[in-house]
Amino acid sequence: MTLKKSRVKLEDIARKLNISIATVSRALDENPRVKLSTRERVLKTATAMGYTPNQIAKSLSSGKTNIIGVIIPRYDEPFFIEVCRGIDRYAHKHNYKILISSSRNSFEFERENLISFERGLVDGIILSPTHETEMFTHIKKIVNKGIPIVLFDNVREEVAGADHVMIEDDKASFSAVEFLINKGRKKIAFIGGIKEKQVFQDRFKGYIEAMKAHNIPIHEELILHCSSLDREFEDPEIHEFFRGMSIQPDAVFTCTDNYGLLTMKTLLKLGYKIPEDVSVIGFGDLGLGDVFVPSMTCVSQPSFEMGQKITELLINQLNEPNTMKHRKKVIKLKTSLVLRDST
Amino acid sequence: MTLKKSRVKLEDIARKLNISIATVSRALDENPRVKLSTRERVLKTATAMGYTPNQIAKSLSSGKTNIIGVIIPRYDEPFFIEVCRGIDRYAHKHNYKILISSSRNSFEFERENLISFERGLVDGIILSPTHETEMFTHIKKIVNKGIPIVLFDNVREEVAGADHVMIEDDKASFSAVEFLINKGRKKIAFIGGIKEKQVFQDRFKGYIEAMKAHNIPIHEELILHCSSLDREFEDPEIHEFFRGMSIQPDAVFTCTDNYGLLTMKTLLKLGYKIPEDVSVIGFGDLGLGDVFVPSMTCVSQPSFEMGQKITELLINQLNEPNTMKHRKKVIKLKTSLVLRDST
DNA sequence: CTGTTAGCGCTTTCAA
DNA sequence: TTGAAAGCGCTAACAG
Repeated sequence: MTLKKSRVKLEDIARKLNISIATVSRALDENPRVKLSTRERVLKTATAMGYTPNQIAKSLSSGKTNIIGVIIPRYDEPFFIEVCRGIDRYAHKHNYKILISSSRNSFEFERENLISFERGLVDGIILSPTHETEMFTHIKKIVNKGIPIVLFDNVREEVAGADHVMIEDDKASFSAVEFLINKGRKKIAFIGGIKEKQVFQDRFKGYIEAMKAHNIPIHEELILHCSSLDREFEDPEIHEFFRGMSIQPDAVFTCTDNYGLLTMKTLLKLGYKIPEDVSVIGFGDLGLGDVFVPSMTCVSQPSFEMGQKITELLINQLNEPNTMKHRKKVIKLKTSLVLRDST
Repeated sequence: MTLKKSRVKLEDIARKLNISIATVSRALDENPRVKLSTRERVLKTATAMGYTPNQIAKSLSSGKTNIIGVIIPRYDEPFFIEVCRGIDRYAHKHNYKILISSSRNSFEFERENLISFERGLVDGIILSPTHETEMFTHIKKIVNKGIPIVLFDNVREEVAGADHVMIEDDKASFSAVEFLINKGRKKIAFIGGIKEKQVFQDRFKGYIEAMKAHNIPIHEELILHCSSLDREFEDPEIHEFFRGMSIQPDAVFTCTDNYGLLTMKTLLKLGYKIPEDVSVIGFGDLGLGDVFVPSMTCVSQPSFEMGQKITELLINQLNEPNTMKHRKKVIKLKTSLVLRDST
């Protein structure tokens, strides 16, 4: 029995050609310091023998793996998928592969993943912290070790030395709410997510500020911070919220596409007409805007572009002549409002 | 300036403790052959010195990376995401990480990815071929090299030595159509995807067989094979299909959730009542069933479980005492029909 | 129980 | 333009 597959390696080529391993290595590398004729002989022989370079050996020797580690809170959220697509696209162009891990919304998994990425498998790390993440020591440790890292989305604390990319959440919701106000709406409800997430806090802030800026009274009764993380398509919380309301809202600003959709379903069920009686705005614009009838106006975030930007920053760090005193960059991406039938 | 970070390695610990590298290695491995007191000293020192094992060196030396490479046609299809979640869950339990690449529905990218996975970075491969994939030589090459691989979903040709996992597409659509027939529907339309995809062919086959089995006449006019791959939320093809129809269908069996949704939107727009005038069934049940009003009856495929099963097979291959004459396993998973308001 | 040593396959000085 | 040789950090066989 043959021991596994004994792959052909540089040595085999070298021996067959009666030259040194070093020369073969150089030839395969298109190194100009090797005679053209030699290079050609090597290339031909390598192909003929079915040579495949060993990535691991290369990495050990060169100190580079060309892999970027990505940690996201979950796989099945359209936002993260879009960001990952953007990351992958940019990374691929620059000859990096990506290794995605989910922290499953758990701080412990996040830490575990980070530790595993510290083991030299990846050249750099992209991380979107979970809502549970309150301590940033695990991240700082990475930074201190000099491992390039870029954070995105839900970043609560600024970590010195770590770039981070986010969207202008507060401005986005400010504009969206202002848009409703300018349409003459006054009893504007707010539906956000768990308060632990910085993004929801920021979106809430934008809502409040817009209302205040236009002197619209704020009713506690019209504000809901959903506690569910999961993107369910039935949410009793939202249903209860509207059913038990003594004020009739004439608009609802929601903090995710899904909340927007659930809101529309609930309101229709309660007899409201959209957009005649009430306008609804979603947040994200990740494909759900056109599913429903009426179609839903959404704050659109540039998720794919975000992924690309993140990766650009990371690759910059990777190429940087190890300036340990790397100045942290915080990038905020702009959003836009995509108008549809729900407003 | 310090040259990058000089990570502490086994040698450093060994020197500090005046013992050999091998002992340190064993101690860290919890190898019982090392004295307890030594092990403890090593562990303590390792922690104190901030030792982190080098995964790459480990892999080169051991010949294992504990990484599974996954190639899917695209990132942003709920089906693939669910499968990947299943893969990840199972892999994680068995101490493997997964490296996902998208072939972007292109045969060339698929090949490129496969070649890159041949370079020893991954211990095994999971692949869902694109619709463009007609030649399987690139896959056979992997098999011949003895690299463990499992195929899933869109497999047209049986590759000797490669397990593959799929769902019972034909049976699934047979049952779904039969369900409609038993409800008294007779003018049952079919909406499928591009014919290049084996899954769509199989689903079509099930439709035809069910109709024949019940002696229902088949009208060419009621059959559409969509040419769009993309999951758009407006599809002129489907709209045209129903608008130009001379027969009024009383049911529509569609081959994806999205086609189902588009069908419902179109039919409602054309004045049909669902389910009174016409029943609609989607395929996949990947979260869209409950979005719309009315909710959509769907064929439900066990995507997450599929991912787990796939990985189970792969890990079996990985652990197998290199039986080159590995008998190919073809696993077909059962589906079910989830009844909702559209039927 | 511990140490010595020979790799794993490739890159990269330094010499020739 | 090419070769010899020293690693990269770890594992594992063998010896003691």
